[in-house]
Amino acid sequence: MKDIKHFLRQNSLRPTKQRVIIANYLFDGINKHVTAETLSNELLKMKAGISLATIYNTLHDFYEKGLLKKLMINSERIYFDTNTEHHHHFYSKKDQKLIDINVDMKVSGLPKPPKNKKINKIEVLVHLDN
Amino acid sequence: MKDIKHFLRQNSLRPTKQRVIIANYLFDGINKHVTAETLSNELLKMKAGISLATIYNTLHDFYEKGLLKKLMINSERIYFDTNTEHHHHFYSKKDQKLIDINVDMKVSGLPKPPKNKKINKIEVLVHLDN
DNA sequence: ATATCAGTTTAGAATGATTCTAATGTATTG
DNA sequence: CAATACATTAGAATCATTCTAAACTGATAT
Ligand SMILES: [Mn+2]
Ligand SMILES: [Mn+2]
Ligand SMILES: [Zn+2]
Ligand SMILES: [Zn+2]
Repeated sequence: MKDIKHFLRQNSLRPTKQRVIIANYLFDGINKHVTAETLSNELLKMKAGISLATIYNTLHDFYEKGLLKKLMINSERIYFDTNTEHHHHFYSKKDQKLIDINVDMKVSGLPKPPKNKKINKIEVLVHLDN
Repeated sequence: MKDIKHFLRQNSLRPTKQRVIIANYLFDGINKHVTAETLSNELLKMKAGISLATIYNTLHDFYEKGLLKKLMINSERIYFDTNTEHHHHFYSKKDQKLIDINVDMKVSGLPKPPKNKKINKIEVLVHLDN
């Protein structure tokens, strides 16, 4: 991302110091899966003292602008995904790590949804053992 | 379930008053998806004053004996599933409801898992719109 | 049956991720 | 450089869940 400030403005987000630092980290071209905690740790490593409140605010602001996807995989924390395309995941509970599955997968044999309900999206989660 | 006490003993669980009531509700032949809260509400309806601590303890005891499956679908609560067979779900976020998909579904195009990792299980979650 | 003891229940405290509050700081615009 | 709307923050609050430790009960042995 060359011009993060421009990128934030394009998405109706004021380019504050904190948002610029977080956006630079998240949108560096390498897709990431972060939690508030892992992001906080990364920011501490780069000596950016950004409060947890701001980290939560920023993740949600980015999410609302469609810059992040939310993943509800684990009932003890929320993951945010910089890959906003529809895709699936490998998940290692042991490592608490997600890995993107970007290839086309097809699910066959799906029954009809219940009356008056429409399918929004199909999510495949492949649990890994070790 | 005719003899719940026997069933509990078979699973190395003492048939206490509370466990009998909860098992009778959960294993009545109709598969259910419960949270501690929904279960507590059902028990209140049948005038069984069982403490939340016991509800949590019992759900986890049953889970550890393999009588329940745990579903991590929503980051704000844990669902327990009386259907312990491998199966998939429709999920309505609006209704906070899960519906079993028992038919055989096949996922094709799955890539190889990362080095040194084995696939444990594949979970398909079909999100419904309304 | 009664005693004994391990296992169970429970109220209430603790935990931990997340959200809220309200005071202070800053980006934007004229 | 104001004025103002928006953003950051420390700390409190929330809420599902887990923990603690005291009282209770089912199972087993006398
Ligand atoms: Mn987190
Ligand atoms: Mn619950
Ligand atoms: Zn992803
Ligand atoms: Zn189910």
